[in-house]
Amino acid sequence: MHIEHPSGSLEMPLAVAPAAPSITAQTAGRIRADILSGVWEPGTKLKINDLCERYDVGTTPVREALSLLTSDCLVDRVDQRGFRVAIISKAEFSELLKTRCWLEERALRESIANGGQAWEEALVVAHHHLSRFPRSRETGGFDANPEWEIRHKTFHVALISACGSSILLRYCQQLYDQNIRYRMVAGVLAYPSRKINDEHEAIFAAALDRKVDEAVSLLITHYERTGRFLEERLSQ
Amino acid sequence: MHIEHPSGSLEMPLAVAPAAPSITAQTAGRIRADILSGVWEPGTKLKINDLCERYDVGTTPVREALSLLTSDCLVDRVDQRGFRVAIISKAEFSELLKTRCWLEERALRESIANGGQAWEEALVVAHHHLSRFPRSRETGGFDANPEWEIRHKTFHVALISACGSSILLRYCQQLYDQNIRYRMVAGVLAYPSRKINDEHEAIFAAALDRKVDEAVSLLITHYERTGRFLEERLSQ
DNA sequence: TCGGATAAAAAAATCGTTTTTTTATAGATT
DNA sequence: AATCTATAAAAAAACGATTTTTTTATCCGA
Repeated sequence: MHIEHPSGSLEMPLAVAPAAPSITAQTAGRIRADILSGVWEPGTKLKINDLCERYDVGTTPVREALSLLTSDCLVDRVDQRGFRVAIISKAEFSELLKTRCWLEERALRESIANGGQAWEEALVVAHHHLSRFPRSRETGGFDANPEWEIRHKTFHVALISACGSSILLRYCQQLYDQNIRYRMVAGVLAYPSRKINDEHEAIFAAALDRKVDEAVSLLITHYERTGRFLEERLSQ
Repeated sequence: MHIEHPSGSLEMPLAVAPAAPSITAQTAGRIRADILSGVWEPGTKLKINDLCERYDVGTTPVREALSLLTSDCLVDRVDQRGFRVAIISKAEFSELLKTRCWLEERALRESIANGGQAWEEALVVAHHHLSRFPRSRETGGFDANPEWEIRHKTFHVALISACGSSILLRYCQQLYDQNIRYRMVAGVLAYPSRKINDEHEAIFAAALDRKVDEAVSLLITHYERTGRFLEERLSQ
């Protein structure tokens, strides 16, 4: 016989195990952040011992972390010759840009078609958070603001979050992260920020109005414009 | 001053290092194969010690291999609780199928648009290799033929290989591999094999004739038909 | 002086062991 | 009788040392 749990609500909130992040996971996160933020330039050799020292952990977590990052294409591995930060090039960037447009177009179309109230609300919030936030910490010179990065990504993910495929969503995020690297390396410190905000605004509005073709067109143009801006600044 | 290398041609062929596969890489390959071929069913706990014993290697390569496979979504990891073979479900399958159709449609369109002579030739060879090969080793009962698997994948990859994005190509292969798992688990031992061959034939012909819309339509139908066939056999 | 072999150094890869966390079991308490 | 707690066993995670491989430096002979 089945006995109903008398008062399950109190102990249910943590239903799915929290599981303390392992040193491996922490280290992977730190290395990832350092690669994305440009601490290590593309091509840099990632020597196990150096990393052990820098992050104050053993070899196992470091190797595991690097293996993890390999599959995100942030780290390249050659058997017996160790790891290095994945290199970048103009050619690879245009491939990235192209692929991103393909995948995000599909994702946005589906998202607009399927998105319900929760999607709309998340999008509104994400846009709000992004729109009223400085691109850089205004301390005389330009200083990339990590918080802006987060909000920017959140907004773009929110747009496509209702696409109905967690697989596609994950791919889009991988490609987004790759794009960040190019921003950093190219030293794109400031797009004309008013234009960027206007573009976000327009995409946002079109998506909420369910104007699919318009939203897609705006998004693609947005990516291509910022992409070209970035491409010009890449040396090789 | 820069001295031109006198006769570089002879020593150049192996320009990019061969690099002996590490135990890690080998182990990853073996585990991958075992997961794809259904040796381990979805959800199976992958205990480090057991794997060390089975593959006769230490803990480091095993953990690294599992980390690698995690990013291909063949293995799930929960911090502090180890690894297990990624679970599968009807819901996830339909998401996979959907996503596969999206990505492959784009890839095929681009491939047909960009494919040159080398693409055509590779495709012709791949189709030839596949078409005249038994789906199963005919030993009375059905016996999945690993060689057929390889040729089948090669054919489908060849179709989209000229899409112009190694990123997209990689994603499509990841999803293809995922699909194999469902075939194995569902025990789909034989599609009506004449139909399958006819479908391949039709896709092949349309692609070579550069009939883009027709080829795409045939490919998608092919995926959806075999997908539905498979879906019916999935229990949950 | 250049090329090629050899030796030394560095780094990657691997292993065996220790530490930490989780899971299972049994006993105690209401 | 059921739940909670304490304990023991198992497994994962991490470490540090060892082995193997690659890279760099050095020497010798043509």
